[in-house]
Amino acid sequence: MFSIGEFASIGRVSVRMLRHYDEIGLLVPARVDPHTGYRYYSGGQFAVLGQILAYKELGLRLEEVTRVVCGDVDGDALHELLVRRRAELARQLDLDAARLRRLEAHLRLLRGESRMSIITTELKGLPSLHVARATATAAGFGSANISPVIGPLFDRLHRDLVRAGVRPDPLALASYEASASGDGADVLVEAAFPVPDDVSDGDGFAVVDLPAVELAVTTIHSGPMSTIDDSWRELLASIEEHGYEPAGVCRELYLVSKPEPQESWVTELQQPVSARTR
Amino acid sequence: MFSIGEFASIGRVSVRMLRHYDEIGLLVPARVDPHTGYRYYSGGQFAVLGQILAYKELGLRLEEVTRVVCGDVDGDALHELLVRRRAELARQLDLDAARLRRLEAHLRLLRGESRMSIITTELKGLPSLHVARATATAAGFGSANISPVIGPLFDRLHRDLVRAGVRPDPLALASYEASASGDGADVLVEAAFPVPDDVSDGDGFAVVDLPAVELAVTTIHSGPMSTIDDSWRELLASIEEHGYEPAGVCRELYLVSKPEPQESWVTELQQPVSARTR
DNA sequence: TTGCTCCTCACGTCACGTGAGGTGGC
DNA sequence: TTGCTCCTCACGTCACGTGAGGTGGC
Repeated sequence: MFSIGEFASIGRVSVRMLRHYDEIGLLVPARVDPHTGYRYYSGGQFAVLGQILAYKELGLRLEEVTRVVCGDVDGDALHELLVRRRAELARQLDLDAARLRRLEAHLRLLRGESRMSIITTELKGLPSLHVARATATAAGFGSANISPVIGPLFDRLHRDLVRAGVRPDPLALASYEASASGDGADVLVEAAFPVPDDVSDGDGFAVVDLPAVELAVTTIHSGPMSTIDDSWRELLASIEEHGYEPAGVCRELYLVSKPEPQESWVTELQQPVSARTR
Repeated sequence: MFSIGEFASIGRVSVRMLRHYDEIGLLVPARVDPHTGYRYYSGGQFAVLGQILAYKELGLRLEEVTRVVCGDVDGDALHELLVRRRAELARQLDLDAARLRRLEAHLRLLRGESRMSIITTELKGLPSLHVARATATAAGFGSANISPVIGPLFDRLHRDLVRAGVRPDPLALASYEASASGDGADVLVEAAFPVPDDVSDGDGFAVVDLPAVELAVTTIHSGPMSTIDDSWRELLASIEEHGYEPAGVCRELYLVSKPEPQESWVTELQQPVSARTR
């Protein structure tokens, strides 16, 4: 028989741990003095402690360890438990490896130039959206080409929606894509407003579901459209630096826009990406 | 101005998160209605939210994120924070990779034969010990060779200690090493008892500090010495299977022994190891 | 009598999720 | 009046660490 202090020191665990394991029924002392409440452990319990620590080290939760050690799971169930844990661990490893790569990319950027804005880039999924959409064509990328097209396009779309009795969302969405049809430089411009589910095509607009995007790099641009090209350039540089590549049509989500002056506009730039395969 | 619900849904976070961030001073709403307590966020706060999520994703704690986002840390301090975080992450990755390897080795063993005892093997460090020691030589490894030597050796050592006025620990330690001097098969056998720090060499024993071991694989053997060879074989197989190799003298720590009958003895087998370099 | 070991609460950790119970504007 | 959104507590999570305050045997 070992007192809790002896058992803990030989077993290289803390006394508190043993008390905790007693409390949750994972490792109950072989004998508890009914008068003093002192816990006494048998030599054979070192083997049980060893099992517990081994399973715990593999990352099982104590409740799972309890079931395994008490023999409540047979070989197959144990196998399944460990296979599940392996999958979890593998996923965790992948995520952490990606995190580490991003962290290192970030440190490289910190040591280099533009230190402030780049940090705000984020990696996330984008939900699908039910929108009313209108399209036009611009002569190229860049706000100089886009602005004269997208502004009137939004105004017209908004007017058409109101005329059709639709109350559009205050959010607005624009997307840009190199045109496949026209000559090389043309850009297909789309303006869209999220609308309720029951709205369908109308005069001057089509209603579509924009599909969700699994992975996109995004950043927030605060201020007028005249400086948004800089934000786009930073976003694309960040994508490059972090080991991704653009995979889909880029979008601008206007979080704060029309009634306000352009100085207080807030826009989220969204670029779908995939991991770079090289 | 955005209500908390709008801000949460556009920012793709939960309302509860925003309330929490308000509570800890990480992201305080631009305006709080003094009458209703309603929180309102400005468009500009999307950029702050983006920063927060980006740093959080790298694994910083919210308290650290708060300091960074509030501008309480300059570029150098931020750099240091991220470097520290990188070290943590790298360590975590190493540990998890090792865990995954052990998990897979364990699954291989589960699919194979001996399923029960092998699981109890554990990887841990061993502390240094202050012991009184006596030595002898056996004709080879295996309990058939060792038992006739180690038994009397312990008895004699115990007697010599008592005679010298030392009250030895109930624990006993044995170690075995192929002898460098005699002919090839000889084994150097050491018996030792932990003793108080102030004890020094005496008649029939030497007092030494056994050094700590950084990494060892251990297992618990319950029962008589006649079956301990099986446990050693399993332990060595497990070492092999898990990608380690023996690196040092193996030891047996007798947790329960002498006054009891051998059937209830409990022994920890300890084999120092290092990662296999192949 | 002084240490030593043991005991039982009970709070704190970290970043929220999840009700419970209630209120104000359309 | 019925929904809807918002509010403020407050408990639960996971595996213990860390006191606080007290007791029994050498």
